Amino acid sequence: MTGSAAPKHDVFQAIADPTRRSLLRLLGEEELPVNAISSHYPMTRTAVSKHLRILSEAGLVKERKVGRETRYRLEPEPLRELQEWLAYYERFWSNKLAALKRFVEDDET
Amino acid sequence: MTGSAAPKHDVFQAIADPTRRSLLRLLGEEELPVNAISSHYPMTRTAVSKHLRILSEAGLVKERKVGRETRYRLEPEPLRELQEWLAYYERFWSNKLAALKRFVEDDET
DNA sequence: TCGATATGAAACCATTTGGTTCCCTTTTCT
DNA sequence: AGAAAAGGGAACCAAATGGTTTCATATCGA
Repeated sequence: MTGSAAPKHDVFQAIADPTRRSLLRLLGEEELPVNAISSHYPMTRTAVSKHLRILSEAGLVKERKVGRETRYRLEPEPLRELQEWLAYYERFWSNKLAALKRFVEDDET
Repeated sequence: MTGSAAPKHDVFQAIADPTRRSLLRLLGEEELPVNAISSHYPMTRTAVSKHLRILSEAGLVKERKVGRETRYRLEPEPLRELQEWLAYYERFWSNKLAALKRFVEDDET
């Protein structure tokens, strides 16, 4: 069935906000509960919580209840859509060789 | 001076709207005047024009006056910023080899 | 020159967005 | 048991967003 996702919020729209982009960075480092997250931001916990919900609806974070906390972590998969969208435009600025150069130079595994 | 860019609209925000993403696709194909562009959309010319302005402020399109027309074309350079932002997350879903495979398969030059 | 074409600018409007405060529920600690 | 901690929900608010209609301006063609 198609019932799995039906994301209410678009990934494009989700990352449009700088606070949410910052949240993704933060949650890429480690799973964190709401209070710990919101302590990084100059807004109320409620506001951060709403951003987290939007990210969650876009599938970009996953939440997990642990006792009285709700812990959030990055879920990068939906960013593939962005990558695919972007891939279309790569031909406009990069010939493949230049891109490959970047690619290899950036490899540290 | 810092006067060169100072983009009023963010590239992230600019691409958040589906109409604007569609416009970028269209203008990647060919340079077009406003009327020709707006004929593709179910909204008024003025609305399309405003989207074009937002794209322009984000540096994603360039305009050129030709007689009484204003012709727009894609300016993909600012999308690099998006690509760089996204690069950070690639490590989460792709090992470099898988990415390279995609990369090479997609190469048709 | 005069009408039609192409576009921008301004005023306006409804909805969405990003934020707040206040309150409720659940869980933990002593 | 009772207080404190953690977080969600609801009501509210100002500003931004995406659209409209109307008007003004510049250019083109006959």
